[in-house]
Amino acid sequence: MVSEKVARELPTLRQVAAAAGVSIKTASRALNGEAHVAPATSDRVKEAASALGYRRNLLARDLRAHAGADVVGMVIADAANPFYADIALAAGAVLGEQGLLLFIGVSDKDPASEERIISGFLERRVAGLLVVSSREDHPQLRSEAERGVPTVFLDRPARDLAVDEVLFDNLEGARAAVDHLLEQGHRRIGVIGDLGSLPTHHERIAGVRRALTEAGVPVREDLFVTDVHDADGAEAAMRGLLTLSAPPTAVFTTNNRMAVGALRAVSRRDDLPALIGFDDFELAEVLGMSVVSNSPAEMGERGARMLLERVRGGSGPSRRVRLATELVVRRSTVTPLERSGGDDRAAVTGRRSPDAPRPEPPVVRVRSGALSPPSRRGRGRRQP
Amino acid sequence: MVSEKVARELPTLRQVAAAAGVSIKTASRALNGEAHVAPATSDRVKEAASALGYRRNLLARDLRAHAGADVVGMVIADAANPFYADIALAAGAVLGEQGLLLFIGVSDKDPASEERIISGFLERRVAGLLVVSSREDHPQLRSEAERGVPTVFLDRPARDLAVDEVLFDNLEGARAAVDHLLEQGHRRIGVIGDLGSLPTHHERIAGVRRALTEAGVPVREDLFVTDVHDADGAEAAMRGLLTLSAPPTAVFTTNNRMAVGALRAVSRRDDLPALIGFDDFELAEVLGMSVVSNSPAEMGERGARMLLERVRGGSGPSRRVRLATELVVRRSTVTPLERSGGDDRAAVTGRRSPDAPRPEPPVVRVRSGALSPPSRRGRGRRQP
DNA sequence: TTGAAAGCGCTACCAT
DNA sequence: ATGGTAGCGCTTTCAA
Repeated sequence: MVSEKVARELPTLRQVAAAAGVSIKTASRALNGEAHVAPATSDRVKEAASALGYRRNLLARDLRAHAGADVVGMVIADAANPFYADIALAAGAVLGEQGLLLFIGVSDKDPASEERIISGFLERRVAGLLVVSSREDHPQLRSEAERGVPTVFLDRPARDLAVDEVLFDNLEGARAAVDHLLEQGHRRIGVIGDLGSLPTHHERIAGVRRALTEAGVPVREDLFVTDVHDADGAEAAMRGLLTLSAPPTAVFTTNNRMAVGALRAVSRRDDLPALIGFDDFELAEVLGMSVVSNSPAEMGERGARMLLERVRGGSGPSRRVRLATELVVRRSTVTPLERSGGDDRAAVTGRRSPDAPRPEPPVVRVRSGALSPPSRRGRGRRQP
Repeated sequence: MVSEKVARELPTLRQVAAAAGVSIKTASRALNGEAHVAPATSDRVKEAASALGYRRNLLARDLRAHAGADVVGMVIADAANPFYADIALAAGAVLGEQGLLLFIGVSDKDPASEERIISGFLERRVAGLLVVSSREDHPQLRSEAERGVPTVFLDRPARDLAVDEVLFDNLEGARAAVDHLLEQGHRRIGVIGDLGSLPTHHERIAGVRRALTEAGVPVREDLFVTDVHDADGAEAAMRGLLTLSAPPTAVFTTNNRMAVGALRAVSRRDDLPALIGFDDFELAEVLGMSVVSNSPAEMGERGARMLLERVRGGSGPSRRVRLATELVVRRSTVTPLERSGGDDRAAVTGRRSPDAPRPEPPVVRVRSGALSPPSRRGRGRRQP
């Protein structure tokens, strides 16, 4: 009948000290492996601690030890997108090596949620922040960032903040994709893009425009569908494009969500336009989809390293890193012109009677900004 | 030349109070929206706070307010697997509605890392724990769980802990998959499975065995490849199976990682075995892959709700929930017998000249454990 | 090698 | 409606 809450109280250092018959300070020293403690005493304290089920209270420690916090907080927009998950994984690995813990909050693209998460981190005095922002402005971060809470923005720049950033070379990447389509002879090129408010989107669209303009090909705005929110929206957008009287002969999708939607729309159809996307994804190779490949793992790693420098006290002006992208050509953008006749449909899980396998290695070219070693290509999955 | 660290100190409540010309306690009340504060006073305090860039210190608050913590910690094994990401997203949504924040730590399948993350949460006195464990035992959690830190295990049971659990009906799901293969006339059925130490794996393999045994079909252990770690391993395993003198006519992959690997191995080959996997995945429909579908979103949601009850003080014995799975039949398991001739290869991104589209709606049957409403089917993506 | 006391920033309790 | 004081669990002086 005694409240079950009682059992929920964890023992304190004081209780451990009492049980071991030493002062609280000695217990503290023993448990933290500090010097100047007799081995026998230390053992006694440790035994008492584990007997009582002691677990140090980092709230108290960090409060007292000021700053402290061996935690880095990260906000990502969409956990179900492996792209962000890979960034987080790589960042966590780097941070973990340095003894820091990475805690991730998922905003699900909701600006209000992002703000709550960041506040939660800040109010708990994390050592630093890694953010993939879904917001256009960051008023709450202004004073913090200026005050010096180390912060690194990933994938999407913070227009209103002077913080370190790691971005992809979106413009060059998109331009490379469209250049490739142009080389294949396409002139009616469509685009399926996500929220127009995203800087990444802007840059990619700018790349498309530049490629077309420089090639002297008219920019067919009527074939650009933007402000698409997710894969479902992209699927609808693609269907829409296909019903036009003069549908595009090639479509560029601005990220992996858009690509998935577009793929769904063309699944099991035969009047396919050529397809190329920004962001490599796990099954792109299986599906034979050409992409502008980038390395989320590299982004996470670089971001974490930059953050570490700041956490360690590094100062100096904010930096912006642009990571190179790479064009990976697969079957989806091989035009009839280049094909030597015959059947080169993607046969994946559809079963059929025996037939000869068909080689056709992907063509790969490196493009865009420098600053990074020639990243991995092809399969497009992290390989640590 | 003054240390830049100085600027990093945030103002305290005391400073805000001083600036507003009130006592520290009044400032506290005003900032927390408590009663008994004159509106004018309250405004003055709030102004002072924002002018100084005040941000409350939750370390201090939670330390004092005891327990407290409006944070739930979650550990997942693999962020890049959308399956876990979906669980986390759904759990975060439920928790967020209730005013709790979800912080996620990624263990990357490393037991030591999992332990560090859980310790990190516990030492910061989180309100509860959601864990997808990569460990076989959980000594560090024994005393905590018994002491009453609310904990819910997801997807994988905690053999050594009496905690709430939300699991899939793995055995029935796997059995349904193999029953389906058997109905299609297959007798040489192979399996590609992940780490044998995982309870999920055991249960799924048990389901395979039961289906075969009940059908009086010999269990071909030589066609079972297990302890595969990732998609790359699965790819190799699949290649291995295909080079056998008498390769399996059908292969069951025990999770989405294994499925991806298997798909890579059979990509662009024509001598494909039938393929069915456990876990639906985003592009399964596009690829025409049959699967035993489950709902990670439902798992996350149920888990979060169970945790909430405990956090709110709910007691009682630990509960185990089994979520139903569903068989989704697509092209990859349609045998020649059933096909009405003609070409039904999966044409996805391979381009070719016009031809008639081919319908072929997925056949769907519900199977296995109850407890959940007939979940979504087909596309297999969350739709909140 | 060990201990006593002060205090981190906040809230709870009791005054006024 | 407002303020003082004690104290959360720990670490940091400074002594012993």
